[in-house]
Amino acid sequence: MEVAVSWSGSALRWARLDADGRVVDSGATEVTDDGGWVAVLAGLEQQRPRWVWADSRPLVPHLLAAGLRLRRCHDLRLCRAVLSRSERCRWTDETPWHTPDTPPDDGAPSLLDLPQLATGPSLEEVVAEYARQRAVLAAADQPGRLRLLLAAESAGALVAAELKADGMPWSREVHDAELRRLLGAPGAFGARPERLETLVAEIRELLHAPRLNPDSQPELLQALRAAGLGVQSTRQHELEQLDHPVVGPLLEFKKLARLLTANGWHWLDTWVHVEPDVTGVPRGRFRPDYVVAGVVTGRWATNGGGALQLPRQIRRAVVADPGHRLVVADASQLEPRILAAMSGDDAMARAGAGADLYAGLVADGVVASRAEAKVAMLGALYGATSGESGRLMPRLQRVYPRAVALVEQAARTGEAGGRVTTWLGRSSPPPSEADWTAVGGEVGPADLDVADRADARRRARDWGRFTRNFVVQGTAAEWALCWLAGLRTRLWSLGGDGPPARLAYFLHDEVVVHAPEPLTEAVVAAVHDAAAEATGLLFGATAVEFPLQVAVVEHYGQAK
DNA sequence: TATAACAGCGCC
DNA sequence: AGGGCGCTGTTATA
Repeated sequence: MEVAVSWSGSALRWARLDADGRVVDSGATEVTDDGGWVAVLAGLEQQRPRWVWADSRPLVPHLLAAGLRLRRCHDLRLCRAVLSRSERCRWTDETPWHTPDTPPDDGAPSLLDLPQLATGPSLEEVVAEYARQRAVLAAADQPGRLRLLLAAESAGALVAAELKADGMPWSREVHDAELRRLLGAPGAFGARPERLETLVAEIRELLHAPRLNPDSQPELLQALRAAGLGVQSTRQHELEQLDHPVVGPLLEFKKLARLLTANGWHWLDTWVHVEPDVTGVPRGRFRPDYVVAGVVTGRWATNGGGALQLPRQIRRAVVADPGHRLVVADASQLEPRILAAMSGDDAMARAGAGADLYAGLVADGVVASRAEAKVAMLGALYGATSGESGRLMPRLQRVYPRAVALVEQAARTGEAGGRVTTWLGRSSPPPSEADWTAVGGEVGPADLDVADRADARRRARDWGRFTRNFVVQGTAAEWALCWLAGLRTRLWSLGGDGPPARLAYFLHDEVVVHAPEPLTEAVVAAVHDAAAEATGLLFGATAVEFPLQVAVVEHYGQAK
């Protein structure tokens, strides 16, 4: 059963739909401070419906603030984005469906500061859009896969809101101590921290550049050249090649300067807030905004705080609450395994039997070492053409012909200006008009001069690398999303009277659950069960294994 | 003064 | 070396 919902200002309307998507009955309620409207939704939730609404983002945070979690939904905005771009179905409707991007509101919403829900599409429009999406689905190629993708995407919308509401446990004390250990005491008003000051003085001395600001790339490049070093850039990689006493302090400076600007005290003050928990005890929480399908491939993005780039240096500041543990789980070598399953490459599936697929490649005699195996595999996924990785490709192709053929085909499609589609049905965007008229398919129109034609070929190859990676990265994102959704459902039914286990973090192929200590064992089991379920949902009875690396820790720094 | 582009580097 | 990102400070441009 579905319940369609719409909102406008302080009015919230709902309608129950029958199996054909027709309205059975409907009602309305006022969005008021007393939470009565939440009780209405809670009452309907008893029937375990699939909620259908235009956009989860304006509504779900308010429900979470009121303590109401809903089991499942159909997020029309996310689902339309998939359907309207998928090559597995034919989306012809021209009806504009504008759900303006809602600006992320600062801080956790509460019932008290509930102003009005920004006006969305009317209930009639919601019902009509749902009907359109159902019709397109019914006529789609492989509708089961697309349905799964839409369900996973919608579950993701709920998870994203819950991740923000629950937050990531964060110790300001540990973070500050770590910053002081690495950077020294913070500088007063604009000055650099102790250790950075020392390093700047050393660098200036060694380069005979008393006024050098090493944060300035042009200044630094000039100073290095003036000191007789023939560098083209100030990149870490290039600096490492140099034989000069300034290299050591300079690399340390760059590393620490990066830590200071990206995740220093300013970051801590901006993104980690201390708030009382349900029992009134103050707890630090990091609450990034997750953006479902924020990346073209279907991966998530985040807004603010750089949540998907938490450097290892500071992960020890992610500390479980007293009486809790972090269950950290990541899918080992997810993308190569996804490729093996998609392509039905039995040899590669066998190589992946066991925890380490790269060791399997070595055992198959493809390469001599694990390091080479990794380079070869990533080269196949990313489209390396030269260097060590390019050299290893023929060997990979000989042993795993089907897997390599799949990515090669995706690359050729992209090079020719075509689009590719993931396992569940997310299609890559067409190349931009501007790029492609210049490329014109293969070598470019005859009226292009030699330089333009070379440029066109280069762009075609670039796009081929994108489509090559798209099918694998995108399908891996689908597996991860199904895993996440299944885990969410399992955590739901866990535990008894005590505090619940909550998802705390999601990073492409990794999840962190913040769990009360007595529940950790059950959470570990749930994580494994959900992974097995995801594999079955996508690939049925595949021979490819998707092992997890799971750690139960007190702080994130202890994982991996 | 505000914004865009670039270089560089963190994560997967 | 090769795919996908976000964020920062600096520099260039409007």
